[in-house]
Amino acid sequence: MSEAERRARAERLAALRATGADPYPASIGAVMPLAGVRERWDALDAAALEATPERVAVAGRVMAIRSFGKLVFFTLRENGATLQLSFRKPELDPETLATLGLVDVGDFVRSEGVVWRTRTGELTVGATSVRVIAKCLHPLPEKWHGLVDVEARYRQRYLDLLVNEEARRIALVRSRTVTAMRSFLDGRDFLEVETPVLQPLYGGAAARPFTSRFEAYDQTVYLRVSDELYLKRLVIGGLDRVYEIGRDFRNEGVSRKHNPEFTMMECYQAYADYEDMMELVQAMVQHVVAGVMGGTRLVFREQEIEFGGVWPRVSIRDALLEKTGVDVLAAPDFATLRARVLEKGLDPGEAPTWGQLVDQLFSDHVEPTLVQPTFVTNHPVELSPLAKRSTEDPRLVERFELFVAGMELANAFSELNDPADQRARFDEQRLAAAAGDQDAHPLDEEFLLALEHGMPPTGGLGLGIDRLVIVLTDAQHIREVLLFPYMRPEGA
RNA sequence: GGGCGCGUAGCUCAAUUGGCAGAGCAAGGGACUCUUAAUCCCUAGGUUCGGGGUUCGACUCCCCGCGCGCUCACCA
Repeated sequence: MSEAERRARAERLAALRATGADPYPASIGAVMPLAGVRERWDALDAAALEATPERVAVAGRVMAIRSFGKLVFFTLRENGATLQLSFRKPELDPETLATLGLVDVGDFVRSEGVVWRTRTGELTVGATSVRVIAKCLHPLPEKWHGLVDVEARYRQRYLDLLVNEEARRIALVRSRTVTAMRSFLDGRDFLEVETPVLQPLYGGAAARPFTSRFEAYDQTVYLRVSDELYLKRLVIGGLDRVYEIGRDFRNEGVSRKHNPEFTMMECYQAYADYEDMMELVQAMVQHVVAGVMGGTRLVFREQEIEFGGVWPRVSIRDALLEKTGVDVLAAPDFATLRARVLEKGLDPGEAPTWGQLVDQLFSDHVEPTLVQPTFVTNHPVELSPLAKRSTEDPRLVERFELFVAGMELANAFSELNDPADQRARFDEQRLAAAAGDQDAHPLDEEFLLALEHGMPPTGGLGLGIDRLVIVLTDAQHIREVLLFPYMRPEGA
């Protein structure tokens, strides 16, 4: 039983203390990283190591103990690297021998010894000392199967990271993805900024917010659903190229590609339009894929995805015409479009307006088919209240979405900078809200005041980091790429 | 929120129509100076998610609750 095992470990902890040792010391002295030990001695064979014996100090977590009576092996792990320790009991001093008997799998130890190679060729530190530098009071998950239980993996992610190599790999890819993205944007003279998470009014995306209470001011506040309206204020203020990487929060359902809090990269570039953002996002994702994965292609759910070259673009109208046979621009009002959809034997669903019906048709019939990187352009103005109207067709806007693996990865437009048009769009949103659209954008007078001071023509882009990492790691679920996905509390 | 499924030892999993809750790893004791899923012998380990019900008897069947998964809805 675990209680017995915990007690046994606690007793060994007490025994360690009884020897006068501190089982949780603050400082342990210099040690060489295990990867460094490997780097330095891996090329030498047993004879060469014996000819020039060198002492080294190492530290790490004990992942396995194999005892042969007078000879004991530890597998030590530190920062992703492993190294074997050996102890020849007859050669140890009494204190070291006593401490050795009090080490459990999971403990952190520090040892010193001479580097040698066993008969099986394993690089090993022949330890002559051992010191427990942090005690582990629980048994680790089983070494062969690892931790399988999904709930336990998320609730105790540290165990998942410890025993499941895949969890560690995803965490590394995610970190490197963000690093590569930063270096790309920094290289293009973008300035990294931070805007409020806690907002008196939310905006920038069609989404339901989380609400909270600011007690000191006795006011309702919202967790941001997007950074957009604040980043634009910075462009208005002359910070011509800005980006932010941060959490957005949307009070909506969860799915394998939706989590209530997720990480978004948004960037804005003055004197640019959506076509410039197309070039930017393509170069940025290619930079990330090359830097993190090496190369231009990867496999996602058994399909090869090629990130190299120039990505194709298709308008929403053309894509829908191809997949459904319906020309949405030739059906300019809701009733006509709905009739066409029914004629084709398709399900028009519950969509209440022309724009939302277009959106639904796209989600149902086009989105899942966009496996290779593809730009989809020219969205209905109704769905894009912050984007500049197309000069060719006032029903459409200068916007694109990037799809990969059937998922929207990025969204960009030529930003609407005409304050009169922006006010009109907010008014339309207000009507939509009155008609029951819970995701409509609220009117933001302060944002309009900023726009009235003049915003240069600007291209803006938002990219979902979690989704990009899903694609890069071939993850089955967005939770796999989040270190701590939301879990209901146990036994509530 | 709806539907379907799952919850057994610290971990990974068994348990026949409803009939004595088991194994491996981990743990405790012992043997072993080259293992790396070490091996061999012995031992211990359970509120079968929680509560209620049916029954001579419930891990198993029924009801309620909790948690998790899949899926639909909502939603970028």
